[in-house]
Parts: sequence; structure tokens; C-alpha cells
Amino acid sequence: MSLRLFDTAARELRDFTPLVPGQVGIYICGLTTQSAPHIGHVRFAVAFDVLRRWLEGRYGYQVNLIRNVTDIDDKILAKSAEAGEPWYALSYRNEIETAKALDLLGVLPPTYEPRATGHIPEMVELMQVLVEKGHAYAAPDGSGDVYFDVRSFPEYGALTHQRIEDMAAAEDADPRGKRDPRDFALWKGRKESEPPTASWPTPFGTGRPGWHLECSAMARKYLGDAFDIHGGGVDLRFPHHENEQAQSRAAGLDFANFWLHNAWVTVAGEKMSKSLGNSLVVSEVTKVARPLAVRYYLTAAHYRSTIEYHEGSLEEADSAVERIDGFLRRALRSLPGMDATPDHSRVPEAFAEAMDDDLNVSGALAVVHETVRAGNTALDDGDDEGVAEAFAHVVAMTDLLGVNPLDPHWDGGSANHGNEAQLALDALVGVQLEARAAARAARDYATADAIREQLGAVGIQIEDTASGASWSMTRRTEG
RNA sequence: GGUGGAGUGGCCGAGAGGCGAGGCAGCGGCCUGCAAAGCCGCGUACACGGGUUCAAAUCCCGUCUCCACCUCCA
Repeated sequence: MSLRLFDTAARELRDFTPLVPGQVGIYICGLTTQSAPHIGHVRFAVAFDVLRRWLEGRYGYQVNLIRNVTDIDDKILAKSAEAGEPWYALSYRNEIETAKALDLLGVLPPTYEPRATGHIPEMVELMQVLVEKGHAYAAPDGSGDVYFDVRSFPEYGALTHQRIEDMAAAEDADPRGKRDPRDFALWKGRKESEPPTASWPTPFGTGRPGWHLECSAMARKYLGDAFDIHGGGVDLRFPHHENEQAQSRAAGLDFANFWLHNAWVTVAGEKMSKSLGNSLVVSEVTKVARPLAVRYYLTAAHYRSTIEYHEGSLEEADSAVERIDGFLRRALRSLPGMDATPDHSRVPEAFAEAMDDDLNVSGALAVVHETVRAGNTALDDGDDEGVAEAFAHVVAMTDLLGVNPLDPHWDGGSANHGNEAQLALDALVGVQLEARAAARAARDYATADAIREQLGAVGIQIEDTASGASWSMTRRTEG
């Protein structure tokens, strides 16, 4: 059994084998830092976080994950001009906001996160090679633009299987400077209206990077001339990824071996628009639903399937997470000596098979829930061995998916131990529980229920078990 | 026009020729003082019309609808 991934270029599943044994180089197109991210924006990061965890946890590969930050582009410049704020201030603010959002959702940090503006020399170098090889040219109109000559490269269109004749022309520059309307900008000459801070001197003139060139240059710098996987959202296939590949291949580099593309989060069947997305920015959504639930929601569907968002989506995810979390907590209470450290080698075969099949997370989660049920049954039967096994399996599986409720990252989530406030609270609630137990023993149910209601009113939920009552903080979804 | 994708039970969401993934919600039961949690049971779903086949949600033909990209949008 080995990992199979759907390669956009080949349009089929291919067995994944690293170019260099034991090591995997991945380049992911990150976000353009023009706004705070909504849940749709961060899906790609969650999707590739699952891939990364699987490659590391299951196969033991050393993953070199590069996720770029496009910190300058037309929209950033336009927005900053509108707001009367320097473009780099706006860009940096959103970069920090994005990093925060991804961390909140348990996305492991990439190996490195290069910014486009920090790699101008690498871009210039690539441009020079392309010009020398006859695949790029400086616009003859004195604009300072440098274009890629699509007609010079027969392979153009290979990634998205399109013929040049069928493509509409790019509109990001004056077409009069182009040899073919489909030629795209590698470099954009500075315009009078643009701030001086948004331009860099090059042999081709002062200007700023075209959108596509940064990725070719940075992937090459950090991953080499050939690397394993290039990922991003489906919308990036064309023109962005097609152009990236064209630039790199035309320059004589092998570039990406696999192309992976994730689908959207949709609302009422449509791509999340700015207006709809506003209420769904990660920082807002995680105030209503706990981050683990949001992460679960984003993780649960196959990465190539759209996820439909609707009122209640997050609550549903929260309930599903609660079910897993509940089992883990009960198991731990039942067998306090168990080691909660994930042992990734302990996953059911069915789980591994699903994951190896192009990261079929839905199938993998089905195994998680089946294991939870088996674990709950073992708990009811007093089958310690069964409990321990289910516990280890669930911890390992959820950890590989980035939704392990016991991961300290989610703190407070379930492992109600640790900080002093928790200990104090535990003692206080303990007193209440004792009073309630006494009332129950005396068959004074009115008092017992009153205590339960009081605690419930402040978000503390009581569960009576064979070994006495236990408590937990209720989820935050009602807020 | 070109390219890619989708239509599955109340909702979300897998699967992909024969045994109804899984979750959420709902109903019934067990347990419980009552709850909560858990467990057990309950759904005859695969856009439409033909066809192939012993057997089709899954294959073939046709139709309809929707979405995305070709606009620096994950």
C-alpha cells in the first residue's frame, strides 16, 4: 500500500514517490495579504496540513514545506491607496492576521514562509535566463514591463490542457506592448501613480514583480530545480500555475512533479464572496465555535470536494468533535494511567487505506467514529483492553488529521488540568458536586437538580457516571 | 466559445457494477430519580430519460440544472 495522489496535470491518480528518498519538497501558494482571511481562504492551508501530517506521521518523510506570502500586488496597492496607508503596512498587518488564524486552526507552521518582495534578485535572475533563451522580452513601448512569450513555448497550456487559441487575453497590461495578447507579465514597470516604495531597480528597469514569477523563483531557491508537490486552490490552476510552470520549464527547470488543487468553501452553492465572507473571517468564527470545531469542519470533506457552508455547519462539526472528545475524556477517567501521546504507528488499516487513497479524509473519519463507538462500548463493558486500544487509535488518527482534542494546542478544550485557575475551578465545582451527591443520597432531587441547573447556567455541564459525577465546560457555540 | 468540476436520504458528506461509509438532526428503546452522555434499533437516497447487464447510484447514450477558471480571487 502506498500513497496515491491526484495530479492535476496528469488528470489522474499517481503513486507518490519522493524525488529524493525520504524527503519531500512541497510548495504551496499562500495568501495574498490584502485582507483578513475568512474560512474559505484558509481551507488550502488545512488541506495541505493534513497532507503534511500524513507524509511525516505515516511515512516518516522529512517535509520541506514552503508557503509563500504574496505581499505585493495590484489589489494591495489599490486598497492601501484608498485607505491612505502604506501598502507594506496593510500587507504586513494582514500577514500577521493570517498567521494567527492558521495557528488558531492548528495548521503547523511551514518550514519557511518567503515573501515575494524579499526575492527580487532571484526573479531577475530567472528573467534573464528566459530572455536569453528567447522566451521573454522587454516591452518595446518603454513601459518597463517584461513579458513571457507564450508562442515561444510549445508546452504552454499543458497543465490545464488548453490551447493558446482558445484562451482569452490577459488584461493586466497594455496589450500594445505584447507580441501576443496571451503573453503575461513577468515584471511590471513602475507607473507614476504607484508609490516609490513599491518598486525595485533591475536591469530591465524599475518596477515590481508580476504575480507568477515570485513562485517560480522562490520554489527554485528553497526546493531546487525539481520538487515533489505544488499545491494551491483550484482557481490558481490558470493562469497562475500554468504560467509558473511555463516560466520554470522554459528556463530549463523540471519544476513540480505533482500538482494538487483544493476546492472551495461555498455558500448556497457559490464561491464565498467578499460580502458573505465578512462574517466568516476566522477571527470572528472562532469566537462562536471553538477553533477545534472549525478545524474539523474544514478538514472533514475531501480536499477536492467543495464544502458547503450553511447556518449550523459549525455547530454540527462541534457535535461531532464533542463525540470524539467525550470518548477520550471518559476513557482517560476510566484508565487514568494511559499515555495520551500520539503514536502515529497505531492506526487501523482501514484508516491508512483511506488516507493513502488521495487523502480520503471522509473515509478516514468514518473509521475514527467507528473506533469511538467501539471504545464507548468497551467502556460500558468494562473492557479495559478494548478501551486502551480504541483510545490509542483515536488519538493517533485524530492527531494525523490535526483534530486531536487532547492536543495541548487546543488547551482548555478537554484536558481540564494544568493551570491554577483550572485547579481552583475544579475544587469549587467539586464542592458543589459533593453537595449534590449528598442531596441525591437523601433523595432530595429538588436540591440536586437546582445545583445542576446553577452550574449549567454558568456553562458547566454535569454528567453522572458509575464512578460519580464529572463536569466539563459546555461548548461555546451558543454565543 | 475553451477548460475543469458537480447533482446522493431532513442537512453535511463518502463511495463507485451486487452486501445502504460516517457525522448532524429526528423517532423508538435500554440505562438514569430525572437529565446528560453512551449503547441498540429505525431511513428503502443517489438530477431526468433511455440502454447494457442475472444485477447500475456506480458502465454507455442523450437531456436538464448548477458551479468554477479563462478578470492578480484559496
